[in-house]
Amino acid sequence: MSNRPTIIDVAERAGVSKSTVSRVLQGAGERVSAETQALVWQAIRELGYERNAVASSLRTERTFMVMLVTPDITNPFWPEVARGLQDTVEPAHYSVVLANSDWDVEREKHFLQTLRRNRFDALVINPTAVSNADLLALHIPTVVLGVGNSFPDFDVVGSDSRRGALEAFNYLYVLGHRRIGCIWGQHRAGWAQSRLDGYLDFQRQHSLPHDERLLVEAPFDRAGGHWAMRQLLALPERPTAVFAANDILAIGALEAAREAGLNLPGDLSIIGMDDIYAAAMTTPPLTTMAKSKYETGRWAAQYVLERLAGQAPESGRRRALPCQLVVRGTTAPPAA
Amino acid sequence: MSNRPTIIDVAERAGVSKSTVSRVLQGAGERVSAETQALVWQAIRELGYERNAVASSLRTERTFMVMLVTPDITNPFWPEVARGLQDTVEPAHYSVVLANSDWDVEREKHFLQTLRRNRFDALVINPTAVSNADLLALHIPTVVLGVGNSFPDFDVVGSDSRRGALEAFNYLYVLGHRRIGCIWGQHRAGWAQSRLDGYLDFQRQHSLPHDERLLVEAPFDRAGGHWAMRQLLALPERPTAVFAANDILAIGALEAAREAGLNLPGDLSIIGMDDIYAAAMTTPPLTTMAKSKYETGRWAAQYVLERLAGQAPESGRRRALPCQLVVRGTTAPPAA
DNA sequence: ACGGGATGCGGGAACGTTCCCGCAAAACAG
DNA sequence: CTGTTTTGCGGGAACGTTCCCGCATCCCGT
Repeated sequence: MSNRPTIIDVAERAGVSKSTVSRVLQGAGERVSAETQALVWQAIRELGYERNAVASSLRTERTFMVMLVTPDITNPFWPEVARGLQDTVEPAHYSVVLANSDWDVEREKHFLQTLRRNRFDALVINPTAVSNADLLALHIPTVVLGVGNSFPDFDVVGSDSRRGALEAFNYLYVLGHRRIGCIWGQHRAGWAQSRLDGYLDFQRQHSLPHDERLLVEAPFDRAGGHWAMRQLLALPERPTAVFAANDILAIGALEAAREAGLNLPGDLSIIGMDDIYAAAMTTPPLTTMAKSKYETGRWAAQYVLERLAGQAPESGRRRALPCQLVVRGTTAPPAA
Repeated sequence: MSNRPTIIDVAERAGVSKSTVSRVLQGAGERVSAETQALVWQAIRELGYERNAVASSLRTERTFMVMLVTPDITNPFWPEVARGLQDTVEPAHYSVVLANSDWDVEREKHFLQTLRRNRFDALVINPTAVSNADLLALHIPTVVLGVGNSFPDFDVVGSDSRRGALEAFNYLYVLGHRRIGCIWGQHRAGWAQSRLDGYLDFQRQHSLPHDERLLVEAPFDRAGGHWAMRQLLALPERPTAVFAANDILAIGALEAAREAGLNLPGDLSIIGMDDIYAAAMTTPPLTTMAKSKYETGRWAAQYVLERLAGQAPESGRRRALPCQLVVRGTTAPPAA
């Protein structure tokens, strides 16, 4: 069946020992004369030899595999992150295996198990329920995707949502809005907190009165955004602008506003967050505070590669990528 | 450093041989007395032993890895396919590693190489440039994503785009449209052909006159759709409806139409294909011929698993999943 | 001419499993 | 009670690499 040539076949054909073949396979740093190198390469070509990475991994304890655990690759936020990760580790000969945790503790645990069993070299994870200690027990380079201070021992890369939210509010403020609603998602592992912090920063900064009713919490999907917007519109004194904690909520909110007969952005401004693919498709196209998704993946990869190469600080680094305002069609000064 | 317990440590602790430990690890089908099983499991628990999948793979020549090669996971069509694949192979203990070919021949070749080197068990690929023969040379279970007859030796799963396109046209016909434009993407490996075939079927079926000018070929992106729609609108006698070969083209087309001051669907109907996430976000929301993306992944996985289990026919099967019309807001009878 | 450090290469032992073979004890048939 | 089959388990050889160690050969300075 599987009669692929091994390093030994190559050695025999080239008239050298397998050690030597191994050496030329390893490439630079190994000393072997130019002529034997040529001999070996020729034998390799003639036999169509390809090194068995499994055997290699067994011996070297390196698999050149990185696992990426996200809640759901189907969520439009993640594919770009995955792509950034992938593109960056690929030149270093790493492959990435994908896992969707679905915010499920058991699934997450299960994936960590296959990670260990398969001796993958590194992990990039947007955690659902694992703790700092859980990840420490892995003893491999790990990068956490997201924010917060729950993972002091690891490199954490994410977007500076707090600042992003603050800037989104400030943008609305500068436009002239004073009564601003805020739709935020139900805390999953508390990561929605950062936006809320941004909101509070904003209120303090401008000494705005705090009105609990302007703060609506909803499930993190389109229907949630829709529902939340209806709450806001039902207020006796409705907001002139609304910030939504992500684009999906914003899109739901936008639908609700349009259904209510509002003219956007004349009657109401809406600003989202993330800048997913669909954000540009709405009518009017959604103004949003963009996150650098691809860059997130890139940095995660960068950190992983550094740790893999052993050249990284002991302590965890954190990189909060700046958000960027993308002004499209859903924001304008409030009606006079 | 890595002092994880091995099967031998377990054996010693349980007072049995490593063969026996291996047997209980393999589970069902292996005969070992209930009491020794208990002993072994206890030792495993106490030591926190976890089997080394790499060593296992070396011996058994099975890695329990499936590679998925798509052009670009960032393209909104693919994440769902990936998810369907993943969800289906996971219960059988397979992991999936992701690769983005970017329609680049070299990248594609490179990934097939790492597939071979790493001895992955199976491949699911949306081919860019590889041939039937290339895939045959792999000697592993392979499923081709897409359509066409270029891969007679493999299981092929995709959507019945030809029929889908035909039905889309028929839907427009039934609405009353007679002059229908068609925007199709530049053939990449000729896969756009199926839609064109559907168009031709349609013309034959209704004995419509063939007008080359109604057929516009454009790059497969939003700008392409935009450009193509401008061509169609510039026609002396412009179409009352337009079919676009995928949603991204359709969204571009929709933008162009709206910019031209047309009222949708009153002045013009547009129908897309795929039903990506963003299709429902446009204004009006896009009517489209949906493809079963998740199901595509599911079936691919199904076929892969069957072949992996050795229970599959010699010859390649092909499964063309039916498309489904999703009527939203961009289609209506033509203006009187 | 001779000792000593490079340099190039081979031999064999790992790495942690699984699988084949064989042996003892237990179960069973006559 | 003997002879044969079944059952439970151990010993050791693979799987295909890499890595350590050691032995020649060669070059160079004195």
